[in-house]
Amino acid sequence: MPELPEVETVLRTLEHMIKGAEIVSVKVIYPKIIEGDPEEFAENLKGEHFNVFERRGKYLIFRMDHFTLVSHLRMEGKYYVQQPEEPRDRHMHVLFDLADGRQLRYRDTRKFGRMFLTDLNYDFADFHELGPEPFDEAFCASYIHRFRKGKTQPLKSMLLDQSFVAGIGNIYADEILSACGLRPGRSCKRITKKDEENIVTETRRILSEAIAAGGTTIRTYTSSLGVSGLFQNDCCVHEQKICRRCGSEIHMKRIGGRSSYYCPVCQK
DNA sequence: ACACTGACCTGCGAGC
DNA sequence: TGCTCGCAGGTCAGTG
Repeated sequence: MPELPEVETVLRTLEHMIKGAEIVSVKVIYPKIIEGDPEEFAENLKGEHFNVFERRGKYLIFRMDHFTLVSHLRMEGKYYVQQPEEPRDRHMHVLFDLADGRQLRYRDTRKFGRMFLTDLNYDFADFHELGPEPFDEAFCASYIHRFRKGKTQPLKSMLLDQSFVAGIGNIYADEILSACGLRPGRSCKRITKKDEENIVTETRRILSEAIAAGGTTIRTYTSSLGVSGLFQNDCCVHEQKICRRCGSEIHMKRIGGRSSYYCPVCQK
């Protein structure tokens, strides 16, 4: 599912494909994708250009001329840049006709994704109480120490909490905890200063490797291909049977309502 | 304040 | 074969 690295890849691919493009009209087929009035959304985007491409957590941010377009892919949201006459299936929910004749299409089988317009200069720093970006220096061991103070929740839940750090989802949370040798169910109360440091380093290492891997797909895009980013193919624990490090059987447990994979030998 | 649960959706695979 | 059921996952509202 799109997490920070995938969202970053989608953003850079779209920047490559549609930067500067003008919207001539918008068709909203499934209105619930749009927060607020879908007709106003479509009307406000007429004549707007895709000028600047930004990301905050898992949110895609497009600075236009008079508005900022914000899009969250949730689980299965994807963008396609196609010709209007190309066939489209029943999961294409929002269509943006571009002045150059192409069509930007938003596809989402489960209709979980959301998009909306806000002010052109909207500041996303404290948007939705999002925590720091993982690569921001504010995300550090002492920050983790302050954040977890008085809390008892499992480490897995803490990593998934977007107000703790922005952009981590279920897959990378499992991978980060695997790299740190910490079980997902371990209480955030019971970790050391060294663990806090490891969480910071491993989060950055895993996310940046994933971004680097996803970035390579930008060069091989085709206009009809869904812009969805690269999903992790080589996870150490998530949805794995055998631990890559020690060969033990990977366990799965539901933590905070999420399936969580871990190695009972490598992770304590 | 914190922690957990269910709703939102659809497709898919397991089990009967 | 054909049905039902449970699961997948990000976010938020609701509950304890």
